Amino acid sequence: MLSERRLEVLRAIVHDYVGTQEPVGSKALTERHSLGVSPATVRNDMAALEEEGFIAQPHTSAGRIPTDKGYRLFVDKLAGVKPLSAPERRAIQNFLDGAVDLDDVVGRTVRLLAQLTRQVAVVQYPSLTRSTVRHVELLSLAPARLMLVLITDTGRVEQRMIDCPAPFGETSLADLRARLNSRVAGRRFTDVPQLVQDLPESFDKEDQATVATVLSTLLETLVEENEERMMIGGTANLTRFGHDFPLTIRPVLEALEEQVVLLKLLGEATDSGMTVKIGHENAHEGLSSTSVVSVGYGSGGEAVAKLGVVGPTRMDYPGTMGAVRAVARYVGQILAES
Amino acid sequence: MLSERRLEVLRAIVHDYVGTQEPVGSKALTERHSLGVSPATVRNDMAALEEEGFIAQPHTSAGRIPTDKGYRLFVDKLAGVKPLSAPERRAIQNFLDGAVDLDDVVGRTVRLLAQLTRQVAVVQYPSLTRSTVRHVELLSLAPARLMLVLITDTGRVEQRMIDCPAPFGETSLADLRARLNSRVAGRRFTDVPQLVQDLPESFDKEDQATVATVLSTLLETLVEENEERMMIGGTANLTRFGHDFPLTIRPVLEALEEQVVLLKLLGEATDSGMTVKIGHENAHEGLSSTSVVSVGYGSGGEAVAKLGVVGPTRMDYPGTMGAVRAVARYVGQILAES
DNA sequence: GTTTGGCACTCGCGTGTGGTGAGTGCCAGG
DNA sequence: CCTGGCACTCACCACACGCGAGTGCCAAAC
Repeated sequence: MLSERRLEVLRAIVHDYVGTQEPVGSKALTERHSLGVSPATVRNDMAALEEEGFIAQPHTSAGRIPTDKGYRLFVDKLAGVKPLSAPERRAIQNFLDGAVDLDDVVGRTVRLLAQLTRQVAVVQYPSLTRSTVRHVELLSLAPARLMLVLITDTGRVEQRMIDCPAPFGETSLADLRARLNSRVAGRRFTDVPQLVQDLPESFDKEDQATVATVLSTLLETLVEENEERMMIGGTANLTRFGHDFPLTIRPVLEALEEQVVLLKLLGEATDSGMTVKIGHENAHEGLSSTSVVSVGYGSGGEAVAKLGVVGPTRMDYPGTMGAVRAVARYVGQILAES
Repeated sequence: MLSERRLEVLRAIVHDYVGTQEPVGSKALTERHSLGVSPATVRNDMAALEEEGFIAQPHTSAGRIPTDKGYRLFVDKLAGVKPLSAPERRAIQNFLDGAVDLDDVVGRTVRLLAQLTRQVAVVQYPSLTRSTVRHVELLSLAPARLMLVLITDTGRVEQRMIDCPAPFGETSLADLRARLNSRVAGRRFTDVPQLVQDLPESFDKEDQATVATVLSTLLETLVEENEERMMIGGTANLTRFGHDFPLTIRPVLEALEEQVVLLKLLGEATDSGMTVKIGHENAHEGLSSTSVVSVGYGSGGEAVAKLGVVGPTRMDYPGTMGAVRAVARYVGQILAES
């Protein structure tokens, strides 16, 4: 197995490489870190680490850089989560407190994360599937045209147009609106289908078709793909990836624009706790030289969506993880308050 | 003044440079274009064009490239707007027809523009200021907590929470809702303030404070800054800017993330007709090596928002202008239908 | 007066060459 | 098992050199 000192050497290599972006050699290591051993010893350790696949050399007779596997060991065993400083925490709170609506919360969060980590930030809108219905509103726009407005406890509002199969009176509308709300208000989305199942039966025969249409639109909205909207920011930070980045930046930008990819990326994160995907661990190959740090956040104790950052594998993991975790917590608080 | 042939030389230079991204010399010009004169003559013309500031040489003894002033002359006098091919037009229509709601329309538009022009696309959401109120809805969420929902004729929905100074009964609520709608439904936003001015007076004294609160929230919503939301896409195309782009891409990405900058950018465009801002004509200095082609679009004959693309000054102006104009038209149609 | 061919000159770019130094692997001794 | 010594390996840098596309200018031709 790997001795204590070898792990320490790996930690030092990761630390220095993240800082300088240059392969780190045995001599430089002993100078910058007080390991208490000579360069020659470190060389032996490095050879062992390389043997096991934790580090590699870009070309013969150059320093070593960590491999994906090396980073993995680093975040799993060697690195903690670096808590933010008090001023940073205060800044987060102040900045997020200024938000006026959900769009604003998400927008501010994404900018905040990007600035804090100096990487690309991704924030998923609070998902509908986990949340509850606050209110359903039905408006008559024309005799045979309705608008359905769905308001969730996370502050999100979805609207849909409905073309009725038959004209629908104001009294029927008020009736439907009232019954609908009494049944579904405060309930979870997943429960809604059973709750409204028998609703059409209690209406006049001529209205049943319309009621059914309304209900099916409502159910559609609940599972609609655009429940998975998201916002990204800080793409300018991609330019810090490295000198060779023209080659790497393009597929990354492309991947970032494909929301589907990003959703899958975040989706893979386990519901609670932080997930770190390093390099090739990401399914999408455009992101094979990036790492993704993500975590769930939510208004209650429960996670309703995810947020995270995308950066080079050569990133400051403890700092990034600290920032991501802190932001997720504060966003959760903000959502709970509103 | 510039002779006909000299303009032709400028046109040829722009054409070749846009195609090859390399400085173009006199010999190459005469070979690729049938100008009917010798390289030496072209050299004289080039000297004249350079004298007037339309072209420049990156370094002594290299070919010429157009200056911002040269591009300006090119788009003003020499270039038409290249119409799209029939298949392209069909593709646009098919793609946009699939949209289900406003977010989707804007999202599809931005992707379409980015793909068509292979540049960065920017689409402003239909602005509230020009549009009319379709419906205002008031919902009671708690005894002293209301939700205001504003629906516009462009399909946009805005919602705001309102904390009432005093409890507000259901009957008063229904009353306010009805009166509000009868006054403002179908009216332009700019007209709303006068239309509701005297509304509080007609209510019971105890409700007047609440009514006033509701109205002020409504008016706020009408002028709210987030009426200026926008969406951008195709940032991956920035990598095509050139080999030297690490230097230029960063400020561009930064500028693109600052929505304020973009809004100003598009805002400068005249309401009708297409606007082309070339290089330093753009106020923001991060965009001094880019051009912006923008045009207004709208559901009726009237423009309610703008869309456009941002690309290198060295872009295919006729083609880009054609694509931008075509997309704007089809989006207008889609909005008019819904 | 405009156009043309000729000619000397400029200078960016790609290639090649040699020196430098950080880093390595191995080995023998502590 | 750690250490110091030593020969070896390359990536990188700087410099020099030749090539060639392109220019400006001028005198002759149209």
